[in-house]
Amino acid sequence: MLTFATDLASVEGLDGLSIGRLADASGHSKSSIAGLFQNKVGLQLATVAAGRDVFMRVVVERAREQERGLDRLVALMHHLIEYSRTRVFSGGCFFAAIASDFDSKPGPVRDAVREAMTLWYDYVEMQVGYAVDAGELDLDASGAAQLAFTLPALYEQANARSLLYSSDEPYRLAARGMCEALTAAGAAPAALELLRR
Amino acid sequence: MLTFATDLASVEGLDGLSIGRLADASGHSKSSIAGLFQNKVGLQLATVAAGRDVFMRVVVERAREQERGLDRLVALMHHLIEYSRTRVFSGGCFFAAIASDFDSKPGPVRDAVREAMTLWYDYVEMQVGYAVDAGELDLDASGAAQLAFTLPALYEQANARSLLYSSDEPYRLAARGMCEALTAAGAAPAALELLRR
DNA sequence: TATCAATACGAACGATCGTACGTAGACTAC
DNA sequence: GTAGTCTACGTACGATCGTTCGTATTGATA
Repeated sequence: MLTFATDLASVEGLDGLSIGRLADASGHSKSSIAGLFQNKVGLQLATVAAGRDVFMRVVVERAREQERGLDRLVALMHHLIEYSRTRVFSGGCFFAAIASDFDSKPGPVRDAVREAMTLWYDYVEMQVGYAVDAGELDLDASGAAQLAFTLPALYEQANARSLLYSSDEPYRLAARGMCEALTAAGAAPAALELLRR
Repeated sequence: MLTFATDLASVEGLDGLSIGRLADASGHSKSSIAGLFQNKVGLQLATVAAGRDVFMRVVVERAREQERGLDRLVALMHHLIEYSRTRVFSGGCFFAAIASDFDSKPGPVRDAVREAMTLWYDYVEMQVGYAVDAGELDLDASGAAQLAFTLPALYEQANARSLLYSSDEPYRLAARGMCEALTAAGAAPAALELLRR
């Protein structure tokens, strides 16, 4: 059920996700869905949580198979790109689709989106920090924050351009940009193998 | 009239922009607006064109006051950031708001959005090329394309995070990231003054 | 077995959506 | 002066929106 919701939301946005359309897509009745989630906001919140779970499973947990530090950071970026490129959600990156939808509209849904994004951004920053602590990246605190800003920026740009142009090329540009940023931060070239193609 | 439309679209998205709401916001009647633009698609197309005009005036034309080359490229990025930071549209960057709205929905509106985005991305790439031709950046063709990908990536990430967190900090991160990318491409530090703060 | 909570359903509500019509006024062209 | 074009308006239509009822079915608990 929530699988349909997250997939629909990735295309239509979080408030383009209507109960009626979700009913048609999932084969259930409208009132059934409305009752299950209480109201539309409830559905939106559940959808955000479900999307976050998928993201965690497909991106974060897979990266955790690598050791903390540069290896995990690189794996994280690799799985991140693959998650968008393979269209785990048919509208591309789930969070890119819903963040731009609610970033200007205060309320509980925006709060949930913000919380999920914060969790993700903080996680990236933490992984950068681990790589710095392990001596695999040569950055001060400010430089680490900068890298933790740049990497998702490259990814989200790739996601956006790929959707707009139905092309894989942006992902290659993002991966190469990530390699450059990591190399500039002192990463060993051998550690970046997953991002080369 | 179209001022209301672009501003509304920057917040609600391009299909969250309803004729009824636009009627209320602009003080005109619903049927008046529907007649003027023929139908909703016409309104959306006109809104895209109007948003593009504002963007051209506020960002591109101001950067054209600088000489072709690195100076203009830096000015372009500076005015780009200022355009988002000062909320020329109350929903932040107009194109960021509408691109994520239609990137998965084929049709004339998507085509118009894509055309506008292509125009913009090509323009950035051209300015990078001018700076390379002038010997102010040391890049091959592939490196130039890479830089033309990275600069808007940093900008759009700043726009998104600023909207989500109501903070100016992301713009500083983007500006610094731009400086680093330009410096890595061989830009003279003195030319980046506009991007330092 | 009887009870209770949860789930799914059809039906209907007020509101808003996009659209289509007819009309009234303003302006230009002849 | 008259005809024609354009803009703005009110009204109404069918469709869809989110939401709320009452009800039937299910499954676990007492």
